[in-house]
Amino acid sequence: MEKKLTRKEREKQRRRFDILEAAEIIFAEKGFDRTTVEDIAAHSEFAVGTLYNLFSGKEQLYNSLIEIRSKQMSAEVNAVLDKTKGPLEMVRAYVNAKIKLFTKYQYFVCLYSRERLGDRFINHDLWRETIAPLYNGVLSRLVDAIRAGVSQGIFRNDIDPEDIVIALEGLTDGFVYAWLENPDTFPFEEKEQSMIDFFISGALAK
Amino acid sequence: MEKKLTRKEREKQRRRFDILEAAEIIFAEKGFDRTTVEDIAAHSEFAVGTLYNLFSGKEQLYNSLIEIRSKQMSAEVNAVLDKTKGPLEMVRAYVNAKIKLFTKYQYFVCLYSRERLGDRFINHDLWRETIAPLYNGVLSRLVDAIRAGVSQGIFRNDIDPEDIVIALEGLTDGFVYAWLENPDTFPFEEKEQSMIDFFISGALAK
DNA sequence: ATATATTATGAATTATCATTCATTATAAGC
DNA sequence: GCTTATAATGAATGATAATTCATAATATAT
Repeated sequence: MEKKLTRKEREKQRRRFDILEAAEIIFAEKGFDRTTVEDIAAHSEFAVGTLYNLFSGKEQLYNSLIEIRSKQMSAEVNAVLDKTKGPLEMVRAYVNAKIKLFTKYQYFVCLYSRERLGDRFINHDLWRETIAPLYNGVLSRLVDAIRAGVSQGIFRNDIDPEDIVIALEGLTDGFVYAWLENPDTFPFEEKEQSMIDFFISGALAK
Repeated sequence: MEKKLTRKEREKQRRRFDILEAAEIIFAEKGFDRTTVEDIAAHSEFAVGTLYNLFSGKEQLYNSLIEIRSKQMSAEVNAVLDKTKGPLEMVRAYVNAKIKLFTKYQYFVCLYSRERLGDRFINHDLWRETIAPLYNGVLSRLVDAIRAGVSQGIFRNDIDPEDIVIALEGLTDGFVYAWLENPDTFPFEEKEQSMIDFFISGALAK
């Protein structure tokens, strides 16, 4: 029950989408507050007024973007996780997918990382009701996997599985930040092995 | 050659400092752009005009704050690292100090984390010339320690020491983020052991 | 081809703030 | 206490940027 759109409607969606893509790049570069609607208009090659025909305002435009991308990314991660069999394999697949998806959605990752602590995220309905559940959904699959791995004797049992996931997420984000601060020179894609090795057995020599 | 200030000068410094402390809380809460000068004035119990007698503008006020706090924090971390003897001890001390200092300077940590990817940081002289060197100074002490540890056979030699430091920094920041997103309920101070255990030997069971 | 409906446009309007500065209050010197 | 210097004040100014809307352009229907 999706395809019930007229051609007009589809064209409208396409225009919307084009604007969101242009906006994404500017938001990633300058953040929400320093991005002007005129900026977005110029880059999407529409007039300001046209943006207001297609979105009810700057904030709503931004929210649409966040919502679409969050859904895309979480769907793609979940699809990857679905295919894994054991806990350790899931972690490996997660790290691999994170690198691939973050590279694919670089602009969104950048704007998200920039604003995740801001009140546009933390205090917003969209965040609480839509984005956070998606994100937590992924995280709790990881927690479950770690927990299962603990039962099976794969993962250590002296650290809370939730903490292990925080560590995994933080550790990988460390590389993400290093990359975002230096997108052109930091070889993010090559760090998969370092991340997994470190996750598996830490820093100490054997 | 410091104490050459008249009482007037000292009082001026004190007023400046009080304003910076009020500003810090608001900047941490709302970020630079959504913080108004009137906000800062109201919270510091001065009039707007008075802020402009003491600082040349909003940006300069913000920069003073960043500079002061960065110097304080890096001085305190360095003092801790100075006292350590072996590489592993340095890592332990670093994690411990990070928890203590981040708790002590919570507001600053919050505003810094919020804006570290913004262009106010990345493209600014203050950042490039003052803050980044301080931060990199600490990080390179850690890299040196890891490198020494590798020679001594303490740390593994199959991950680049720089990557190990990125992992350490990311891993600990993971807990910082979890805490900043939920300052009242996440028991950040209790996570020292998890962080260190994970750093030392990763997630796998022995 | 003409009339009608839909969509795009950007100049004008409005709102929000940073900054200034003429005025008032406070402190210092005599 | 009176005069002068120093500091504080907040209403007025100016700049920037979100939003609106009357008009122009384009598409659709007849």
